[in-house]
Amino acid sequence: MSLEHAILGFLSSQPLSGYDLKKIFDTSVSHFWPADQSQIYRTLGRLVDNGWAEMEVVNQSDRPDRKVYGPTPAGRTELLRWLEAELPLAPTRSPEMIQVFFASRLADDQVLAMFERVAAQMRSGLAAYDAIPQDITAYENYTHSPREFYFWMLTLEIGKMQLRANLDWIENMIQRIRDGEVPQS
Amino acid sequence: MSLEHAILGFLSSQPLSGYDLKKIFDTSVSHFWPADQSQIYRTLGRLVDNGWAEMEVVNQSDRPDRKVYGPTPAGRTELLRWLEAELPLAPTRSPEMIQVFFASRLADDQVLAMFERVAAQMRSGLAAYDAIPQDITAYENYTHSPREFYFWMLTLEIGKMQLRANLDWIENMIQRIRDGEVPQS
DNA sequence: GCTTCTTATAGGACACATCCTATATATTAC
DNA sequence: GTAATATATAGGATGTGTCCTATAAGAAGC
Repeated sequence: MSLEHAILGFLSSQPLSGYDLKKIFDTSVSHFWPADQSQIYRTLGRLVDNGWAEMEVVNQSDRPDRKVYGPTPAGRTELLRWLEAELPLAPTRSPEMIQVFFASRLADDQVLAMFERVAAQMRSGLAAYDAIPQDITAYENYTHSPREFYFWMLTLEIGKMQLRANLDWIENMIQRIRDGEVPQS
Repeated sequence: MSLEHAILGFLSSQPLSGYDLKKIFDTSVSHFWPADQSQIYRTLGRLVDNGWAEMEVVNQSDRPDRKVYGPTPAGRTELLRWLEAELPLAPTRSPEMIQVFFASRLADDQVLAMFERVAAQMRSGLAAYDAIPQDITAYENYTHSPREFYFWMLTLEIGKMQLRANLDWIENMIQRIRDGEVPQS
């Protein structure tokens, strides 16, 4: 399971609590693997059950106690195994593509509105990517080596490139509709 | 829910059974919305419960009886509403990106192997797209107008373009690793 | 004659993810 | 003073999708 291994990946750099992990997920991998807080805690429990992680309670006087997790040797081995494993390619589910598929039921101006709506979503997505700092100093709490940081930035790069490609395609489609290239019946 | 509306979309062209729908899904939208047989039957039941579809039993002498479904007026209205609706952008989950994110744990030759493995998967994916006939005569049982067919082919086009873009990016990455551009520590 | 395939429908069990809520304490804002 | 926010963990209910199995009968292969 991917979430298990993503968590193992983070734990392999430093010991972390569920609360820490939620913050880290939201600031790093959420664009290709969002994680629910509740699910993170449950998955941490499962990692311990599997023997892949161990937990230590850290007492705090002014705040609730933390449960800090770290990988066991078996967990580190499992992470490396998974990183090299061939993944059964995950089906991409895109409700927007269903809208495109059945767009023939709509009139051209409605189709145009649909594409422009999606294009606007994508443009704001691109803007969100551009707002992410690309400078290693902004991530000093989370990343521990230039190599780690390099692959992190790669995932941003590919995410941006995919969005860019889709947006280009949609803008091209909008032009095609305006040019009357779409059959009417 | 997307599957409900995809089924409604197909029913809006012609009355269909669950068995028909499974075959149609597998030959048309499965690359962006795969559907389990069991789930199709359950969803058809829900469509009837919602008042969006109605069912008619068609007796057959030599084979099991068919339950053929068609949209109600409310179902047609709902389909059009949904086609124009703004969708809460679905989170893209990509386990491969998790592998990239934590690739710093591997040595360069292992990272290279990982990327080449993914590239090979993508090339066979592209080949699969190319094997799909782009000719309307191949789909006469499923598609009913040039306009319908046009949007169908668009979904293939964008699927192919996305794969192509990802493959280009990965091939570029492979070169970067070979050129020693990736930090070692 | 036996097995397998095709047509046809459907439920049980399970996995994974999301949403909402509960609990507890300290700080900060108005 | 009161409300909201931050730190910290976790369970219940629900939604969505997958896997496996059951049922039933004719057709096709060996």
